[in-house]
Amino acid sequence: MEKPTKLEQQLCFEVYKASSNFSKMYAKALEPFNLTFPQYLVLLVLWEQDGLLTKNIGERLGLGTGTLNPIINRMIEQGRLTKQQSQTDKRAFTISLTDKARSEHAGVEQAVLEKLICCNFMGVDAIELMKNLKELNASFKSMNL
Amino acid sequence: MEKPTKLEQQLCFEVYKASSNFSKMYAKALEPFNLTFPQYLVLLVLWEQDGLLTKNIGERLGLGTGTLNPIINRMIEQGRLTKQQSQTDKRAFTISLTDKARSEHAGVEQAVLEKLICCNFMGVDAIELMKNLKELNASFKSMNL
DNA sequence: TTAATGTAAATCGTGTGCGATATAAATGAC
DNA sequence: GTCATTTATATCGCACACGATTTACATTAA
Repeated sequence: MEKPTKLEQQLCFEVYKASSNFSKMYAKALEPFNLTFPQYLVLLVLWEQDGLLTKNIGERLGLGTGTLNPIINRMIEQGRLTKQQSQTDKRAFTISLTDKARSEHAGVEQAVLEKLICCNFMGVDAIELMKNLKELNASFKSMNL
Repeated sequence: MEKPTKLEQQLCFEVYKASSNFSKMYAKALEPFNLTFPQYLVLLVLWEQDGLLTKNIGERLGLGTGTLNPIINRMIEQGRLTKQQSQTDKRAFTISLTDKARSEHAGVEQAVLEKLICCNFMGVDAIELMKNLKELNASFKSMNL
């Protein structure tokens, strides 16, 4: 790692901007569905495996209860999620997709995919970038900050 | 770009996590100074060139007035910044560092640098990653979403 | 069994981040 | 010079994001 000096040279800033850019792009793609980017992430997790505990979703997304709980509550109000107290552990709550959320799966994925294709990231080696980012995130995970 | 399917495969999610990880890491390094990561970004800009207009700082960081103004106001309350109405353009305000903010420059940089060195990102090619991220961000800039 | 410890959610306070709107000042067209 | 448009900042409402605390329940140990 180089010694960071100016703003342009800082890795953290490039990551920060990239995250903000992605967030805005996804916001546009998801707007017709009345979905935010973090809400979409919750759906991605549940589309992959339904009926998870709040804790599981949080682990998957790297979000704490203070962030995730309001998001889930809003999605319940939207009629996308339901919450059921677990029988085996009364502290835990199972989060499930409603029919509405299940049925819009294909449409939302399609809209996001279209936006991605439309953008097309000229000259960006996405595979290489993914590889480096996964290494970076693994590094973060393996250190006790 | 590959067709994105599962959460792990999505570039946006890796970027999202990396940004969150960096933000937490910087938060720890900056905590002794009572600084947040975005506040640190404002300082980086002004340490490089003092006496900029709000607009210039926003352009540099990619932040709008709705985000930047509260940050600047908090930093004025902290005694780090001052705001002066421009003589040439009475709409514009010049943001300047106080002596306090100027004098803590070295200490803050040192604390951040130590944290970065301490982390050391095993196996991550930071140069390559920076290059790819800059290309990605340039792609975002050049498209009208 | 009870007491200590640990865990799952909920809640709270602070600080972004953004789009939309408001206001004042500068600029340009006529 | 007047008026419409543009520009710089301010404000507002909504939605994260996180650490800290609280509450309810579970688990373990004495």
